[in-house]
Amino acid sequence: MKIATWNVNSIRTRLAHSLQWLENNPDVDLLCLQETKVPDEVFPRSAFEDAGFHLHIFGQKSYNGVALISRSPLEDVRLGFAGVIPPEIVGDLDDQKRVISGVLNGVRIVNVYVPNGSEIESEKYHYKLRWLKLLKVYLEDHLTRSPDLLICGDFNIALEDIDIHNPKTRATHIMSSDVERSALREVLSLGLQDTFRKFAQDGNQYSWWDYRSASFVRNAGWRIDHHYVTDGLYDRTLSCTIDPEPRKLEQPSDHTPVIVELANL
DNA sequence: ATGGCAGTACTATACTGA
Repeated sequence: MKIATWNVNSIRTRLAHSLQWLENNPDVDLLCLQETKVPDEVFPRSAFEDAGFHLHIFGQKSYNGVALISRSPLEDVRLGFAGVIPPEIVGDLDDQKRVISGVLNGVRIVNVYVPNGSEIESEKYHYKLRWLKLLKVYLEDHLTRSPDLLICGDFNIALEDIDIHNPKTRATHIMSSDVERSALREVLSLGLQDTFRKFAQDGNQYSWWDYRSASFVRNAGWRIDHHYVTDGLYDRTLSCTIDPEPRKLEQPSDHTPVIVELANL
């Protein structure tokens, strides 16, 4: 089973890229999208359904938005934190549409778009930290029902210096501060492991490149799009690869897809 | 140190991203 994650930075602008990528990658069973940037009623649903895909979307106007696009039906799809956690605990953390989840082949798959955080100590930064705290509660709830869990998406955090092209300023930079890293590690302490680092110990492999400063051609990137899995799935992980091809196209997303392959039972 | 590039909403420029 192959599961891909891709922040498309607007599904309407990247519709042709997304459809072409799915056509080029027929063995990908599930594509997890982030930053669809569209209300559900305007999502280009039929473009995917006409191509034979099953679709689950959780979006909003202008910002954020996540989607699950699969070749076979998903089970038990949950929208937002409130799909799992009581609303009084969720509070304002579902106002931004950033999490969607379903089950495929017995594996609970969680697709997240973690807040960017803007600047360290800003209001958005503290929202990011609160969001990550609730993410742990949300995952704990899933784990009581599903021992096999995969969480993927745009985490907006580079956990190690090797994940950044230039780590010199990383301590004061959003996405790489110690506090953000600790917040993500606290989530991962539930027993989640990075599938990419099961295979690749070298640097210079990134999933996002800034549109500015010719970052892509200089390979001045960050690895911020991840797949984390529970122990049993980690043993079943056959590969985790970054596909840089869509980033080379005209009018690309600033992120590129990352694909994990799990051995079937 | 600053801005750079892109998408959305809107229709000039602000907000957001990372």
